[in-house]
Amino acid sequence: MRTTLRRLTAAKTVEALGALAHEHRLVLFRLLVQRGEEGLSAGVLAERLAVPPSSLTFHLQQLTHAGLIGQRRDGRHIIYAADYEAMGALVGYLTENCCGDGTPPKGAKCC
Amino acid sequence: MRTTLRRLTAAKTVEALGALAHEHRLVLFRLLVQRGEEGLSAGVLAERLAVPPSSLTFHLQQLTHAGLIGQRRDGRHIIYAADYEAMGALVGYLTENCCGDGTPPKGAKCC
DNA sequence: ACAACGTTTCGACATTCATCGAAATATCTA
DNA sequence: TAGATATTTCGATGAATGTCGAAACGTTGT
Repeated sequence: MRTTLRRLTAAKTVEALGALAHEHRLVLFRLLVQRGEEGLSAGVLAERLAVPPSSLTFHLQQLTHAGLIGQRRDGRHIIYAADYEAMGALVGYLTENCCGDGTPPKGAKCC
Repeated sequence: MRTTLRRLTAAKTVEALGALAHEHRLVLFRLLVQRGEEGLSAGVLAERLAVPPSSLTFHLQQLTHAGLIGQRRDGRHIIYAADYEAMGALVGYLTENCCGDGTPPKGAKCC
């Protein structure tokens, strides 16, 4: 039973794009994606990115608010993990709306 | 013979994501994508978005600088058109790097 | 209960981004 | 060449974003 995989609104898409549109956050998200469900703690992420804890929190919040990552507590650690479904929805929006699906003359497609 | 379709750097990806991460610009890009090679003039785009010409130029520049759109002159009009290849490269980056290609435990993929 | 640890919140500050009128530039037409 | 049209550049302004130290908060172990 899949959790609702509904289409993204334009506003939500802008939010997700903006969340990924930052050097630190793109790295952050890629780390979490390759890590999988297990996730990584805030501390480990801060160390990998070499940014102070408060800065990291700021970026994690952007990604969280955009729905691209989730968090859970494990003792005194807080573990973040990528939300694959949200990322799928974003890519879906881009391929459907921004890659020439409708009536692109000459059948030009980019992906 | 395809023009070089090389992989995007992280920096270029951030730039492209940032270019699309705005309400007006996402609409702009979608309009151009569905229009195809023919493109649309700045004037028409400004009218569709209902923004003053100088504001439109600002947004078109962001997209241009990110390489997502191209421009050509036609008389006193300047025509903008989507760069499908650039968009393809962006989506390619996202699917390859941000959707769990490497060693995602449990084979979790988002797209 | 206390101290140590991991993380977030708060507050201040600097930087970047977005908006838009007015002036400048380029092209067409008469 | 003058006037109209299409677009960009410039400059000023306000809003949003990013950075980070210090303090607060929750959890664990003693």
